[in-house]
Amino acid sequence: MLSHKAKYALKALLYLAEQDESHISKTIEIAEGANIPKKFLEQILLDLKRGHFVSSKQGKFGGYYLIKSKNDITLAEIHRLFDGAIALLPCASLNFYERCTDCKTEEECSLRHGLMIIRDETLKAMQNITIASLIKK
Amino acid sequence: MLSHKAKYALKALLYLAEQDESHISKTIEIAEGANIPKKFLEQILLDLKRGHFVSSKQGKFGGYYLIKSKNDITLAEIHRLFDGAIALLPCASLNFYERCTDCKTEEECSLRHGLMIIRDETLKAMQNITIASLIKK
DNA sequence: ATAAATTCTATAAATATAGTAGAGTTTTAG
DNA sequence: CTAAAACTCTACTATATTTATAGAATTTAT
Repeated sequence: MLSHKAKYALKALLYLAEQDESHISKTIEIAEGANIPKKFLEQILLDLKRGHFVSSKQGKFGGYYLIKSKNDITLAEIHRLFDGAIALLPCASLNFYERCTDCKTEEECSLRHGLMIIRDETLKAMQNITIASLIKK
Repeated sequence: MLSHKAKYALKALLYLAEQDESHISKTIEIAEGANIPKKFLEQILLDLKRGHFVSSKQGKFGGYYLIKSKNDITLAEIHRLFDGAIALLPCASLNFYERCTDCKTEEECSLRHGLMIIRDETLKAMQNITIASLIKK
């Protein structure tokens, strides 16, 4: 499941992607437009900034804007940024790998292989869902 | 991600599937064989029993045994039993559907459609991973 | 009757999630 | 230079969930 953070992040990105290219959106504007608690959204936007999806302009008339094409922002990236691994266990993860503590050896881990198959399928599907693809015509 | 419960459940089922048909496994035997905390495993086995994956014999010489073919127990079922929805949000779920509270209308939910695509792909993949398929030769 | 096992309920401890509060910094405009 | 308006940062709180553990009750075989 997606955390609220990840869901809100997607909605915020969707909101930004729907604005004019040059438009800078204030947090309060995004919060109201996408129905997200404003203070919570502040944190999320900072995370998105640190992840190089958006950038910001400070001070009066400041706000947020996309710096990555809506065609290039995928569900996989946002999920990873806010929720971590896409794989079902850390031992099957590409980006958040951790050895399983309750298996004698990695080879003996009975679940790893199957979960890597799931990970590959899920990742492929998630990389096909972009912000652009979510925008309804 | 899978919860520990789901992971332990899979390992326990794998353990049972590897025993002789007629063999009844005690909890302590499964716990030691699959490296699962015994008291925690008790709860998990009861859940698996309620889910009609295993059955049990009480009293002395009692224990647990599979009542569903290892070819018919899928990762999807176990994940759902212990962790709930496979979909990334409740509004995109088949078995754990809930209306999104922060969308004005269901139609307007910008994420739902994309997440249903992911759900279908993930579900299909998870239904292909069975206990039998996880057993190494 | 006793031993060995499952079953059930309650509880504890640790962690993660969701959200809030408030002070600090930056920028613009007058 | 000052005030307003915005982002930035750190800390905190409240709640829920997860991961167990404890112990009594029940069932069954001998």
